[in-house]
Amino acid sequence: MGDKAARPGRPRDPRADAAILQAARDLMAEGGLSNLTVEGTAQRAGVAKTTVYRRYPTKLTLAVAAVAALISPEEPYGENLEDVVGNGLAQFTGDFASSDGQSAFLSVAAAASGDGVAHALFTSQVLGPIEEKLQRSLGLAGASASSFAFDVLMGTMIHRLVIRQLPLDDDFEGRFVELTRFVTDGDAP
Amino acid sequence: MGDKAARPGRPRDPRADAAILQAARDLMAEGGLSNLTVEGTAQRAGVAKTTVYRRYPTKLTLAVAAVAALISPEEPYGENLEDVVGNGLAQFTGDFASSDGQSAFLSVAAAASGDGVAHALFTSQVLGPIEEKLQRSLGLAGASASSFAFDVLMGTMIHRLVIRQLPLDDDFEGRFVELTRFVTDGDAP
Amino acid sequence: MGDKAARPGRPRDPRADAAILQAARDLMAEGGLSNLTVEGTAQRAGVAKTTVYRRYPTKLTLAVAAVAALISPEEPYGENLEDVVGNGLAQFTGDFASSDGQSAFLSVAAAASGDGVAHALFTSQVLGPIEEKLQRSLGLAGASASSFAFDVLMGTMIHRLVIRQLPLDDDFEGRFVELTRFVTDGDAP
Amino acid sequence: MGDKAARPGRPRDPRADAAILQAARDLMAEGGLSNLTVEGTAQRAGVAKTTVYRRYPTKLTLAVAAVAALISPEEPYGENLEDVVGNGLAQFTGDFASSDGQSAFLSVAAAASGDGVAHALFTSQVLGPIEEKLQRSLGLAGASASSFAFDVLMGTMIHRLVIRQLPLDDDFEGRFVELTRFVTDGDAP
DNA sequence: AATTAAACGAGACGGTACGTCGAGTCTTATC
DNA sequence: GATAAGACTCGACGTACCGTCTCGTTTAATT
Repeated sequence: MGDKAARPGRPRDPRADAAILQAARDLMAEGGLSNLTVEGTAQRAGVAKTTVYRRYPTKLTLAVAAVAALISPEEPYGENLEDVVGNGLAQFTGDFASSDGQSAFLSVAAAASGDGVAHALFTSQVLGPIEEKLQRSLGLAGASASSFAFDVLMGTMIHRLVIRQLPLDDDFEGRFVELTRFVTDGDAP
Repeated sequence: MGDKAARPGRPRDPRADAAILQAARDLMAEGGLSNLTVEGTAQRAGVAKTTVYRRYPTKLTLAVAAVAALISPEEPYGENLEDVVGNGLAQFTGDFASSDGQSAFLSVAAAASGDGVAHALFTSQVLGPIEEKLQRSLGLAGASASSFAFDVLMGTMIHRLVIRQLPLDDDFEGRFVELTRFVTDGDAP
Repeated sequence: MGDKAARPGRPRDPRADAAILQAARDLMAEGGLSNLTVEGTAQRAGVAKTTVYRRYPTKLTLAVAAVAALISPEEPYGENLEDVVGNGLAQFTGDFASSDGQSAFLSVAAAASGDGVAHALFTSQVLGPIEEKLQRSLGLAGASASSFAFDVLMGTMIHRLVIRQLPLDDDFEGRFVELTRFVTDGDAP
Repeated sequence: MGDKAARPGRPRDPRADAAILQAARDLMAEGGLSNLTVEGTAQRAGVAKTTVYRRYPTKLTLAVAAVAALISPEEPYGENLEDVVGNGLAQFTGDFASSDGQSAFLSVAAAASGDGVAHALFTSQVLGPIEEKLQRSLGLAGASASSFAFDVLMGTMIHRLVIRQLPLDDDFEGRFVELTRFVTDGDAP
């Protein structure tokens, strides 16, 4: 029989789950990790602090969940590599390189890097989905990316768009397409 | 002419300058940004807190200086691209991807990304020197890197070694050499 | 009815209440207002600083409470006016005109005089109890004091014993008895 | 002969003397002792901090001088006791019981009470002149005040006007005249 | 005229405390 | 047992003054 073991006591309020995640996501989007506080999340979600801590034992785990929730669900689209890459860059920029510079992705990646549990969570809940999305995107153009290619493509975007905060212009996009072609084993001629 | 304008007032104690920077560098190396506190820096440097704040108006500016001081002064060396890249990767790993995962570079990059002043400082005092070092290294092998190449090479290292914290093995190194060759306009045959 | 409204949330620890007040009282007695620090109070009370600030939003409010706690609970006693006044003077001297000159009463009165909230607190928690005590004392000798008399008697003690720091001798005591007789509407012959 | 010993070196700038005292006086009048800072005084006087400290080795000594400078030079006047007392009360109120409550007199008296040197200074430079002024005033009405009377009259004013901050009304003034008559050995019938 | 001694402006320095913020834990009563 | 409410410990933040110190620069009186 399923896992609806009907644990004793009052069941968790699913509305709280949603409200907390939404609040955390919003705070993160507004001002990065430093703008995300457990207290603030609880207040904005209309929930007690305990209720947050029951779900996320640590600020960092909450932050990882919030970043994961920041990944836009829309798939890149397009038929040739140019379009696919263009759409992918645009979505990455929109999700993680907000104009005010406060990058949720980067600060959480940094914080998680010093905490084994959080790093594992970050890898599975943030990096994993991003890699899958990348894979599906490239698939549209008949290419596929190795683990190394993932490092190259993600790293380049991060360094350019988040760390250096330089704009996403045509020149960069063009070179990025070439880079993608080089690093993936596409069957394009 | 000459910039010895001899500003009025008691001059700053250069020993304090050095002690503060050293203390901050050490704290950073020991436990990352979260281990770096203004209070702790002052104490370890044997200096009053105000003396730190006079030089670094904010914890973040101190952190940027500390990261800049973390860049190892030794130049990569070697004659062919394989050696140069190998040494460069090793130095980057030693400087910024310490075994305990607490990456000073990444957390400071993240924190600085949300603060205009700090971001400018980070760019000039950390990214600048790294880029110059990279340039000199590649020069040994007769190559040179564009701004885009800098994004690609730095980003790849960061994503692989710091964000994903995967090890620096021969396979990665080999691919990285190829990547470098592709992205730089070297005159190697 | 009853004020056991049972406010939600964890109730305040009454031991902390007592420990804080005691610590503040002691620090005040040892070295006056300048020896009273919120930090020191917390430490001596074995309590976090925030726990102090939750009860006393400002150093000044803490100081007022400490001075109020300095008022000795013993009533003056005696049957004729000479004895009552003598005992009253002795108690005032013991409470507020300590030998080292650091008058907690005066410095808090001064500090509170520039802060509306603190002044109100000082009036109700320090001046009020002193006036009541004076009233009860005089009652023993069949006299009672007007508001003006309170000003005269308290003021004289303060100026002589605290501001000028002159000793409490027989001559002063004798004149003070006469003054009390003049300024109160006793029925003593 | 004379004390114009003409010490060697550059003589003190008398304009600095005046500017410092004036600045301190103003700061004191604006917000009491807590508004008086050596740094602020120096700045407002257009003078270096050293220049202040050369004259007043301690904030407290500066404060005493500032309070002394607050005593209005105008003599009370009048022919009968009512007028003399009325004018005296008005001047005391104007000098020391400013409407915003920050009593320079009281806070300095309090601070000086814990510091032997400052207390002596306060006695000679503040209390002395006030007592002399009182004496001259009463002399106009053919009365004279003992040391005890000084305690009574000053103390009453302080407690009423400064500590309790109650207003100076006709009732109080009337009673104060009677009190003065009682406590002085005037030759009025 | 050169020298000497102190005043002066400017600002660094060590120290101490302030009041605030946030993390994560604990304690109540209520649902 | 989940929840709301809020107290609690701990550690750090950035700020404000104090009183001391070290510079380089004036300004007299003395040699």
